[in-house]
Amino acid sequence: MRNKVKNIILTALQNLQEKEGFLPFSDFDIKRPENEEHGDYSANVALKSAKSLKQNPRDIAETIKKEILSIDKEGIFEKIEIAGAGFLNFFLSDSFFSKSLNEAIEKKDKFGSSNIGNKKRVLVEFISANPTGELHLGHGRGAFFGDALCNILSFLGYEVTREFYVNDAKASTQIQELGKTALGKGEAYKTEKLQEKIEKIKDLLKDAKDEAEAGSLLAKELLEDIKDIVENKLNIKFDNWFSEQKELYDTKKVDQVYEFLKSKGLIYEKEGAEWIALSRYEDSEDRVILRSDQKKSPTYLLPDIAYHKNKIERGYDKLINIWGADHQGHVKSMQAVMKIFGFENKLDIFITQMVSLKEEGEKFKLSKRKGKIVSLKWLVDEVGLDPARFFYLLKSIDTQMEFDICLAKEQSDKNPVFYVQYAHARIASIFKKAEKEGFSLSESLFDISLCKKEEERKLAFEVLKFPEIVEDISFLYNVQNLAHYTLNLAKKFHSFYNSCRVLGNEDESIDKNRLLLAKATKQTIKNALSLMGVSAPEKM
RNA sequence: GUCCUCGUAGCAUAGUGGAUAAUGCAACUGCCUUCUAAGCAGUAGAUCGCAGGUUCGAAUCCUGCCGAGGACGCCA
Repeated sequence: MRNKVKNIILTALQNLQEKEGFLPFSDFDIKRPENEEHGDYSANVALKSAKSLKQNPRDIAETIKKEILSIDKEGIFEKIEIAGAGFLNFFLSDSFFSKSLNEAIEKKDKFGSSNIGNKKRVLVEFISANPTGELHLGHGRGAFFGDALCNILSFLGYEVTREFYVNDAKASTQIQELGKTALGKGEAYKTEKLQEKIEKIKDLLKDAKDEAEAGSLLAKELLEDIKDIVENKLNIKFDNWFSEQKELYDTKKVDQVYEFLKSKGLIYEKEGAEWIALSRYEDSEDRVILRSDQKKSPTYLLPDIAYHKNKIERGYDKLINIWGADHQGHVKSMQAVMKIFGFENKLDIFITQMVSLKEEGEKFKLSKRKGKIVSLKWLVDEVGLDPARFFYLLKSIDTQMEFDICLAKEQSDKNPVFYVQYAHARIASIFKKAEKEGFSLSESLFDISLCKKEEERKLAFEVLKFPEIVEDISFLYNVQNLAHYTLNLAKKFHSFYNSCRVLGNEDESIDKNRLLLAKATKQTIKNALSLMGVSAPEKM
């Protein structure tokens, strides 16, 4: 709906340019004003163009308004007003409105989807927790954000691959440290749970020829747990579990990328180690890629470079990495690496901020290496998957969220997800009744002019906002807007429900019209929740 | 010390430079013999951390300060 409005404005601007050499801004916003007196949509194109055109914005708006009305053959607009400093306020016609809602009903579970992604291939790397422990509350941010983002991008016609990078390289310090712990020679990553795992595979460990192999065995065991939780508890299905050891070391890709960088003259020796000159590519400093130890073992960076080179070689149009806050220092380095390969602007990196814990008024920091750890599994078991997902998805990933363990249970009872799900269940119940009474909606069409109550129109308009929300997220990555949208939609529905009787009106055409509106609402809630990985129950 | 993110009502959070700052929880007042009260209607509650600047217009952009968290390893 918004795109139609935008297109007609753009056409009008183009006409004006051809006719009168009028050159307004084509970069403007179309918004839904909060105040309904300001129309269904408003555009600030005249305000934006005022400066370059050196004209009064209201005069510009007047010119644009005339042109739009003259080309509006479809009758999209009821009227266009000029208000304030020079806003163009658009009021949609009933026929356009009704037509849009009928299209929405027609599309069913495809309502909101589109092909703007044009089958572009996107690789999204997320969670990528180290196989040295459990998933904790902090991982939940990247997990749910990443999963919902992938769903949305697929919905819009992108070809999305979900990938989990497994840092299981035997050459890495963390696997060797893990191995030491496994063989009783160290304390790293030691927890009760790890101790159980070591006990479980003690026969295998006996045959391990060194720490690296012991670590690798234990990591494999831990990864199985992580996989199980991700797939079965969090309900996230990855396309690839990309093993650093198998895909990068065993295939010699790490060696190859080292040779490649060396041939480019980017590697030099200093203090017994080998460095890569990333500062030439706008990183803040050069980084070590081979340590000064006897084996000249690689740091995390070298395989990571090989990994990103591999991603590029797999032919993706866009790469998205979702990392925890502790990786923020790594962002510049990775972007520098992309420049070396000539793929700048193809990689977007999102940093999820920390989750802090509030318990009896005190704050605990969540860190992988120290302090109190609360596992994600615990949370999901405690509050349920739907409330957990909704709770995380309501918040933008770059605010540090505070989590109150004591309120975890309470959070689950008061979780806004139920407000949304309840709306869906209520509609389902109306349809059960309608079915009993023998209503048939086949060949019925929604007609907004039959909506005499304000609540009906507001609900219909909110439903039609859904495709706009989803489309915006694919550009702005503000996934939290989807959760907030479902709340708004549910609010409009509950309000409608209380003021408008759906069944049993004197005039049966009102019943049918309201049933159609309810049907569109139900489908929209279901589609939106499904993108978030949240269920839409038929009854509660 | 340098760099990154954040600071919005009692709490948790929305808010693509636009019009009267929004939602949930908590508080207060009403509303169930009719489709689910896990709901609705209403009231109260915000110097958008502080101070400057840019702009026709700033919660939003810039600078400085204060506060919170994170990163500054040859850990990943």
